[in-house]
Amino acid sequence: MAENTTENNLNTTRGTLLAVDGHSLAFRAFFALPVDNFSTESGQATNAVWGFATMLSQVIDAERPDRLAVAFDVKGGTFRNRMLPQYKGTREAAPEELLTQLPLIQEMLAAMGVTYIEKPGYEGDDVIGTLATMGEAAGYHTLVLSGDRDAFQLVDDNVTVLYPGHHFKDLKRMTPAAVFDKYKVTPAQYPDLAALRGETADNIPGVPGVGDGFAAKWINQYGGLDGIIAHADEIGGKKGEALRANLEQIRLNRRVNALVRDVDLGVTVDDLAFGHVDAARVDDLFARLEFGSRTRARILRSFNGGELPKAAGKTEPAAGQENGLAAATPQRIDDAAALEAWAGRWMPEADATPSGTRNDPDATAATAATAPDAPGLAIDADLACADALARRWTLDATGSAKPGQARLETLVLAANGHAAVLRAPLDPALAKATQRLIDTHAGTMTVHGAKEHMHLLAAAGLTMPLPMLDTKLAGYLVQPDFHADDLTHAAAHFLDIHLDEEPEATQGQLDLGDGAAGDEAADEPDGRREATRAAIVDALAAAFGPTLDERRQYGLLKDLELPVSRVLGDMERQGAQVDATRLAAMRDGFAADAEQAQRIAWDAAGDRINLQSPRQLAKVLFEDMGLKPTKRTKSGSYTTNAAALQELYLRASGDERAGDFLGAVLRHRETNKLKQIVQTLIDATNPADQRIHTTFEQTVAATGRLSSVDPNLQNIPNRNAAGREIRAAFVPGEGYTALMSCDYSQVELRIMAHLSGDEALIEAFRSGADFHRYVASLVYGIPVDQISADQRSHVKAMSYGLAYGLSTYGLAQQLRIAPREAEVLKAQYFATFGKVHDFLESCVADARRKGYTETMFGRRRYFPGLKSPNRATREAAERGALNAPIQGTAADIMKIAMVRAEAALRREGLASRIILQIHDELVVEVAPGEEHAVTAAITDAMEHAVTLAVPLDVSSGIGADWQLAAH
DNA sequence: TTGAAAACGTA
DNA sequence: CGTACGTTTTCAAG
Repeated sequence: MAENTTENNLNTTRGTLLAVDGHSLAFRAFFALPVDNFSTESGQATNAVWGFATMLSQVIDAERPDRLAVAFDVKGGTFRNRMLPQYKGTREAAPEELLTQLPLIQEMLAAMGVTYIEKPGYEGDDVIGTLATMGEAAGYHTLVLSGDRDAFQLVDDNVTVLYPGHHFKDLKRMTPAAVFDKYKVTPAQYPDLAALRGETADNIPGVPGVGDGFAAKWINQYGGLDGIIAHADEIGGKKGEALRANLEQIRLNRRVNALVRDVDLGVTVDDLAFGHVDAARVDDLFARLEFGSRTRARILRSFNGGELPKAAGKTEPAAGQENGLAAATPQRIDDAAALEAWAGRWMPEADATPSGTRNDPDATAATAATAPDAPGLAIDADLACADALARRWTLDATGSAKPGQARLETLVLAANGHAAVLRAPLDPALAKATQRLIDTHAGTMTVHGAKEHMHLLAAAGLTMPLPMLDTKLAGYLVQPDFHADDLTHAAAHFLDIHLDEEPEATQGQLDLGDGAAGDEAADEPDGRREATRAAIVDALAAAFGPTLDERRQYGLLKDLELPVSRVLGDMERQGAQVDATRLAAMRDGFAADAEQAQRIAWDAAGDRINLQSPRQLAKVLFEDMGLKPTKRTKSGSYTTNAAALQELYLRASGDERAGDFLGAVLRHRETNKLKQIVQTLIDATNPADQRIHTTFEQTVAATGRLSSVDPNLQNIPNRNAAGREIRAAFVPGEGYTALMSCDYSQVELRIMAHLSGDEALIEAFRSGADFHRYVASLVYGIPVDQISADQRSHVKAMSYGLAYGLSTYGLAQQLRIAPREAEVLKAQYFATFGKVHDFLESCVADARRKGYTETMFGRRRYFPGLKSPNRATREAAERGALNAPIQGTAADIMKIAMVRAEAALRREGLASRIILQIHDELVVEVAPGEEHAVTAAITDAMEHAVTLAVPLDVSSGIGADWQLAAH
């Protein structure tokens, strides 16, 4: 799918030339990195060199240019100084610490085999302009990496400027559209605009009081600088006066900022190949600069194109509008009448046709296991979206979608190439009309992130019906391990459309409008940005719809993921009530414990080290105290994790000082962690309602599970008593009397029993006995009542390890038994449950053949790593492929249960509500008098979410807080 | 300033 | 040398 959209750019297939403005890049690097942190023993500053190399290598990695040249300014001035004596007066005063690094940068480039060009009498910019001209003539697409805005005049269909934003990492792609977007003039007109405005960085004065806005207005009014000068008398006001007073300066500015594009460089573009690194020279230079080995490896790899083969036929994608994205025509809508007029003209007809139609009525096998008697939910694999897709329209909102504090900024309805752009706040009549329009057309609505839109719309008093297609969820089903951060990323990845970041709004968001969007949207009242967003959603829908139909996954989207997203949205909006007083008390208690442990540790160590620093800890343990290390971390240092510290503690029984220290560190680790968790919860509590509104991520976990962020409420301690106390701070809110917790027991094992068809394992579950004891008796061939605690726990660990691809080594490690013993256990286990073994093997084999795994409900996960020549990579993929169908099916089942559970609560008119999901557990806030009905409803929804060869066992508990609801 | 690593909480 | 996550903290980058 990615390839399809690049066909429009056949004019750029020759290759890519990267032309770099060396001085401007060095400047950026110098000011971005603290010089104190980057200097050699002898005091030579290296921050600019390091930053330059890093930036350039990042751009090379991202763009894979075929040709590369770096242009530098030359001392001694240019024709510009003769015209304008003060020219670059400020820049000449560059700090000494930067100037001394320029020769080093050039030396590095030479060693890297990169051509750099200096031309006496000209600036680097002129060289760049010339390179762009030459590149164009030779059929290259040219990328100009420069922090100098004068370069914008070079931009055209074949020249893109990469302009560093506030953080040097995020480069803006300045295409013709992007330049126009930002300045409202064409790239060719940019020098006119700059002449009027001036350039403080180059010490060039413009017309006082005239900025980009006025300059653009005049240029568009009079066609350009010549026109403005000719009509200078017609411009009134103070600004007109200022203009007339500075005409000479402006003319001069314009002559100075025009880049020379025909310098004789003495090279051709074809000469600018690179990739022949002189490793010895690089090593020598890096040694002098005291760069580390990691830097060296990273930089060398980028420049030495040989190691990373170029993608064949890679073309430079142009931005946005030039690349097959037909942006909608925006129209600002301010009242209900205007909206209705717009809708009458552009919206597709609403009709009662459901958003999915039966595609394949003859298909038999596809409707994956569903509960036959389950009201409300069946996942229909025959459901197709092709028909509805043809009549689709897009809803897109921006603002902050954070649950509990959502805020709507803009609302766009787009169809047939036209976009109605609404800005919050909406007056009541407009809100009502909008709601009606959305509701009547929900069956053909496409949206990116229905759940986020629920929050955004709710902030304006609107409700969000479920759409026909959610492109965020669709992208997740299509490729669950790709995580698009926002709409721009999704467009880049799935459509190969590279939009420019929103200029200036660095922290933020051209994304869904969630997060901390600035007020930039208001700067662009024309709605172009909004229309572009809608066009992306539309293009994504056009791409995903057919893919889902082909894969028969539309039912999974429509019948499962979309309903789940509504349930999750409700849960997020409700939030979970916490007892702030209790949390504060816990925090103080844990803090006191941690402090005491720290004191003891410091006394024993004789040094006030930072106990939270593994490095400092390792130094004390393995150097000062001379203890023998246990294991290493994956980067080679000695681990100081809890398991290692325990081991050391056991060994150090004779050494009192080490024993005290280790004990104290362990206690500090535990209590400090708990303190941190509690503090995070305190910080996340919404002061308005004393509730914590987490966000459930529905498109992050590659297996199909949910995750929880900001804060994560799926990792509240539960394993030991001290941590579990934290759950006592989760309480029912006003108008509710209890919390109920319901969880599946051994779902994943039950799924394995079902999917493998292993009679012995199925019987183990049907018998209703103590499962692990029962399994142990089979494995060891001993009567159930003679199974020891050890035997039971060993078998239990084995059972749980199965679904993870546990090795005998790992099993031995965990059970603290000999590897040989673990091997015997594993052999015995598989002898008893042969079909389980076969099933696990078949998961991997199927995945190797098809390229992906599948859950019971058709959720896929792709595993390209199965074909890797690298053993570690391959084996990791194998474990993933073994686990994904099991973990994924469990996730599917819980999602079905959630939808059924909420439907049941509503059907029975209960006020109780689901507030949390922790993978196999649901937490419900229970209204007075509903204890019994809620327990029955939720338990039933979970137990009968799906019919398997084994029963689904659900246990529940209810109490005055989450801890007391344990069972 | 950024990103990786280490640690540790959950299922 | 067991899967799937998220958060906090430190520290290197030199």
